[in-house]
Amino acid sequence: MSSSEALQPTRKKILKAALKLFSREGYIGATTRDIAREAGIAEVTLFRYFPSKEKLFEEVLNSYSFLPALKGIMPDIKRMHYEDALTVIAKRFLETLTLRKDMIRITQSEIHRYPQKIHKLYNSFLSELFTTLASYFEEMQKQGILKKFDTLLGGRAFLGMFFSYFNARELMMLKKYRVDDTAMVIKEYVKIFTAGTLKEAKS
Amino acid sequence: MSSSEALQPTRKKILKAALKLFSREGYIGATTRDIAREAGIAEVTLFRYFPSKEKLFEEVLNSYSFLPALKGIMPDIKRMHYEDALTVIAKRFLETLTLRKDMIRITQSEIHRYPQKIHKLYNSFLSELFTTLASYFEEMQKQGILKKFDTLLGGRAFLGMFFSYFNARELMMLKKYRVDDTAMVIKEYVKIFTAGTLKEAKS
DNA sequence: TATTTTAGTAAGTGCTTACTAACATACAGG
DNA sequence: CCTGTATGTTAGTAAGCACTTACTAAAATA
Repeated sequence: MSSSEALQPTRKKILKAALKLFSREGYIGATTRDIAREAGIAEVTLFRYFPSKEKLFEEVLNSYSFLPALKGIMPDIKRMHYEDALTVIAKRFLETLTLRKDMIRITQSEIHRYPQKIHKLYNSFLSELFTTLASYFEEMQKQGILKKFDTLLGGRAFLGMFFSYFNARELMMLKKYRVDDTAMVIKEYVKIFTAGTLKEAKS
Repeated sequence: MSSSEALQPTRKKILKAALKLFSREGYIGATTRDIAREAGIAEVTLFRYFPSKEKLFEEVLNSYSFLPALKGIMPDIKRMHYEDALTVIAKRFLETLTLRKDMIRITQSEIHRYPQKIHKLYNSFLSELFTTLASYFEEMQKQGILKKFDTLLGGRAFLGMFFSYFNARELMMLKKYRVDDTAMVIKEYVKIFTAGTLKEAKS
């Protein structure tokens, strides 16, 4: 168990509640009273831990930034077949997005409030993804498995398809998308992208 | 010139200013004072036209719903080569998104305020796109030009790539994306998708 | 046992907000 | 010149907001 959780349970509770309410109501819409109630503490206690609502918001951004999403699984992936590798990457990508759903909602709706800070978070998350994926594509190109294409844009196209799906499913809450659909979407999207980038046509 | 603009210039001014500020500041963040100032009228005049801020917001949603995006150009497209057709579709799609940028921002950040209303807007826009595109794919499949794939998911994958690009460029305001990049992104994405769905491999 | 830490309760401050009321002005048509 | 209509100006109200102060209770710690 992490030290911060063990040593500062109240602080953790406040941050968690703040993340939830900021993502649902926006910065202005989430009141300190509501955050305190959600955290199960008194409002004044919130101000003992965070000098202002503004600072609390900043700390939420800092505490819940993104995890490294793909780097960990890249070694395994290089030994897999291309289509399987893409499937694993897509799955992992969607899992990460779902985990950080609240955080992503904040970056989308509060972008005007803290542009620099949010850009930093967003960029550090995305650029790691894109470059990791691009270098994988490059290696596959060198091995003659993939055709020539702009690997960075290829990565963006691939992840973009899935981000839009995630956006529709989780952020816009379109109920059309059921849990079971995800597997089919991944399969279909990966199939198209595989055929679009593999050197030898599959069918 | 439309009758509503000629007959009710003040009302129009208020709606336009409200759209701008709601999209930039969110529903709570946009104050009636600011909206009035942006419209160049007195705050009290706003309440003469709209009984409450809530009603004004509803009318903004109703007034600025989406345009038909693709249907008009489908006849022309059917006579074009596949890759060129996709290019035109992508361009038109991005143009429409850009035109309705403010409205899309509202649907993304205020979705929890009017879930049903916003879903309706979103769905009426997207479902027309998806079905139109899917029926185009189906016809191309019947002609033996495209390979077999789920045409609805194919359309979602295709437009999803470009929505994510739009999202990064316009909504997240990533400055990396310059105006000139758009043409290249379209070209590269279309190339991948074309190769992924055409029956005969291109390279 | 004495002290410190961590939390709560209650009350209130000063500011901003959506919204209203009363009156003034400008202007068009008869 | 009179009158109706659309707007502006000014001054408000009631509520909600972030945040503070003062005091208390209990538990941990020394």
